[in-house]
Amino acid sequence: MLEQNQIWDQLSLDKEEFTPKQKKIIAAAIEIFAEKGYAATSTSEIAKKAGVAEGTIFRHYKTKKELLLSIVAPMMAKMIAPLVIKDINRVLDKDYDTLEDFLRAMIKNREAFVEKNILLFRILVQELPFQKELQEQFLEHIAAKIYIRMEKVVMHYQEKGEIMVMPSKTVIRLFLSTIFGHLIARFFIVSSEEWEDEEEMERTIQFLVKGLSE
Amino acid sequence: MLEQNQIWDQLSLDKEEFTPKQKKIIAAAIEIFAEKGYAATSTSEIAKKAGVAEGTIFRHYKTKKELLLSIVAPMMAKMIAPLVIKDINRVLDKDYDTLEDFLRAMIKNREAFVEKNILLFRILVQELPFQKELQEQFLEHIAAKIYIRMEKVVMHYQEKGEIMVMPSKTVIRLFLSTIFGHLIARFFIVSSEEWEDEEEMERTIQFLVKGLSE
Amino acid sequence: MLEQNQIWDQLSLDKEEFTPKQKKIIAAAIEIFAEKGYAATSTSEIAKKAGVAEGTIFRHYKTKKELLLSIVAPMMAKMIAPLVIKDINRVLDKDYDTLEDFLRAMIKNREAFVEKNILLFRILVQELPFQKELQEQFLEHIAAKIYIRMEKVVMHYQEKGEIMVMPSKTVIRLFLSTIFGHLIARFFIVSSEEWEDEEEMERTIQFLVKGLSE
Amino acid sequence: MLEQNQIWDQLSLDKEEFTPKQKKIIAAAIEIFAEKGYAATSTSEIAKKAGVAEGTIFRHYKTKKELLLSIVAPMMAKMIAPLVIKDINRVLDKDYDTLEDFLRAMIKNREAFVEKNILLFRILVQELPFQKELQEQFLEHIAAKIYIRMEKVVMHYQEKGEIMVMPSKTVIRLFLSTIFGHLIARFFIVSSEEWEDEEEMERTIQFLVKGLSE
DNA sequence: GATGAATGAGGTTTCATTCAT
DNA sequence: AATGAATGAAACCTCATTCAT
Repeated sequence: MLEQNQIWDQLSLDKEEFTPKQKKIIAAAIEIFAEKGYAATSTSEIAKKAGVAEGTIFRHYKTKKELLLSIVAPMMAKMIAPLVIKDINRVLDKDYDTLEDFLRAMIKNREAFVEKNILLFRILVQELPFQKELQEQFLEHIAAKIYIRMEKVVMHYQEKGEIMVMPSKTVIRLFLSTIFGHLIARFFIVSSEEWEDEEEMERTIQFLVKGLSE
Repeated sequence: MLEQNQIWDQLSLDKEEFTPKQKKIIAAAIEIFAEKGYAATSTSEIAKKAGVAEGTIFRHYKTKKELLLSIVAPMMAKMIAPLVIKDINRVLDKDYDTLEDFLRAMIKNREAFVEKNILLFRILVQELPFQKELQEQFLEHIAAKIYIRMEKVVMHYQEKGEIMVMPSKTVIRLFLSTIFGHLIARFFIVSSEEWEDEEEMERTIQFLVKGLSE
Repeated sequence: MLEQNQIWDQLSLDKEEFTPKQKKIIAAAIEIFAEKGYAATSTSEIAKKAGVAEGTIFRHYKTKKELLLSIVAPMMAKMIAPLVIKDINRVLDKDYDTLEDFLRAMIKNREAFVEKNILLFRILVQELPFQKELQEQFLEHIAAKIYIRMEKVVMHYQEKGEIMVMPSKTVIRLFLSTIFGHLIARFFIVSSEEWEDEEEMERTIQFLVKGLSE
Repeated sequence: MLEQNQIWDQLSLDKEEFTPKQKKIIAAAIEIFAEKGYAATSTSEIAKKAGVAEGTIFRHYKTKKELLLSIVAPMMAKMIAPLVIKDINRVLDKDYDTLEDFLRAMIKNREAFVEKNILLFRILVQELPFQKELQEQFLEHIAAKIYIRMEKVVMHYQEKGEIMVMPSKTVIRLFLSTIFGHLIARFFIVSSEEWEDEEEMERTIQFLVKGLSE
């Protein structure tokens, strides 16, 4: 079973809002959804794992889908947290002299986040293609915001001459697919014993810095 | 409905082996699996779309899962086709002078392949996390073979000084995630009107070449 | 929502006996039972409409059926009120010279009663076929009493030569179905704008008087 | 269990259209719906009584409500059969000299019909207040047609001086409530041993003839 | 090879009722 | 008196699969 404290802290949900049984339901649902996928998970299975009557699930969530969304939606909000810095320009000027420094901070931070939320991350990635509600939320609230913020960052480093002249859309795509590839290899493919974390991260950063340079 | 000829050609299945009803079943299954996912698709839905009685599906496939596998498995084989060249060394020596040429040929080829098989590609990517049988097949027959072949390629260009010294695993990871990111952006995210194919491909190639160079 | 005073007055229930929440429960139950029928009404729906917790209903009524009976039973008692006159013979001699006068008074009185209790009347009529308890109550306490009283009335007017010689059972049946038909047309079928109350009532009375006359 | 032949004949349904199991389902549903009401009847109960798996019901009817409607709707059509005579005027001229003859024929015919379909009649009467679909069908296809035909009949006998001058709506209402009252007393209230059929019918006819006369 | 009726296990959801607070 | 979380039985319905034709 999940160490539950983690979930509530990460999703910054007010722990008090949930009854103990509800917390068990959420924890159980996360584990099974991640393992089998939403459609292949039965509510009776969740109830059993949570040690709860099946009816109890439906006291708290009108439908099975509502349970899924209540779990995944807050996760999406948290994903863009590091980009919701109020004045990202100032941060860029002061905190990160070079693109390399910025990338290193970014990757470390997101890697830590995903590490603490692997299961939620899995569910999000796996269900995004099927759940219209998630897609809408993702496009409206997440993708748009990420894009606006990253465009600023890209232009900032293009002005400084660290990123070659190229449409920022393309830069963002190349950047995101490299990061995603890194995270997916790290958490879903390569077994953790084989993975040399520091070295791989440095190589990924070097690859990005060189690939994007003029 | 799919233009069906395509499927049989691409999967190099002997068209004669299938009854007309069976072909309709396969075509229908591909479309619905891709749209809703395997677990959320019912056999009755497939039967209806195929214009076939429910029982007919089970004449040809013992179970629903067998139907899925019979669709996805040949797809996996085809995916590695360009790497199953008998003597890849010779090809490298003669055909592609530079890494850039090799990458260009490779990406164009795979892009064409995925374009003709988007639906099958979707199903593969979406079901891989859930279907043990697919994972096994993928690891044993696909991933391993790809890895062996690509390692040769990587070492070949490392010797030529076009790729920096780095574990080939890492090179392959960086390479694949860039290509995958390219394909996913191309086929699943960016609307086809907005996508400037030639330019994006060139930028992706430049990014790879520079990122991997010494 | 019902104007609640009406209910308590009509049913001559001691208003003081009920807590405010209980009154809301009764009012809500009447409305929903009348609209959807007892079996298709859920206690949670009643609770929501009453603005009360689900448990509260079961503080006051052991079961859902007890709630129904507590609502409909007093209604039945009230229905026969005008016939529970202690010495109906005296009344007949003095108050109503002719059958016509008697019928007119009777119909006006019952029409007014039903008008003030349409919802309760609906529930009674709709549930009578299904609730054994109601049927028993109805047969023992209502039907029997009505019959005994009406038999006296019928014989009274037969002696006066205003009703033809015929078994009183048949007279009562013809009389009741005419009245019921009148009430049902008035309250359930014909829209109130189209209904010419005075005229229809007179025609119904004429029909009865003539139909029953020698 | 119902004698099944009756149902199919009465509803003039093509017996061949139904599988044996489906016929059992319909017969079982009719009995239980009539006894307990639609809402209080469970599909599992119907399945058990029909000797059929529960799933079988839903192969033939998408929902429980569809089962209900498929049973009651044809019944409504049959109810107005005797009025759907192509040229009702001719029939009136030739066949029935007096109102009394007409009424006698009519009542006997409908009594026979209801007798053969008591259960269906019960279901119809009991569910009409709750099922919007039934109400719509009833108003559009039944009530309107009945009204049009009966108006002709009423005017016919008014011209012959056998019915007093009065809005035909009112005549029809008085007529229908008397007939309904007769049928309900006959089939739902008075036990069959006590009911003197011929006599009661004659009295009802006399009552109507006199009540409606000038 | 093809059908489609039939199945029964299991799916999601509803519901009357209980009980600790 | 009132709450509302919790229950578990049962509701309606879906589904993969079987089988006689």
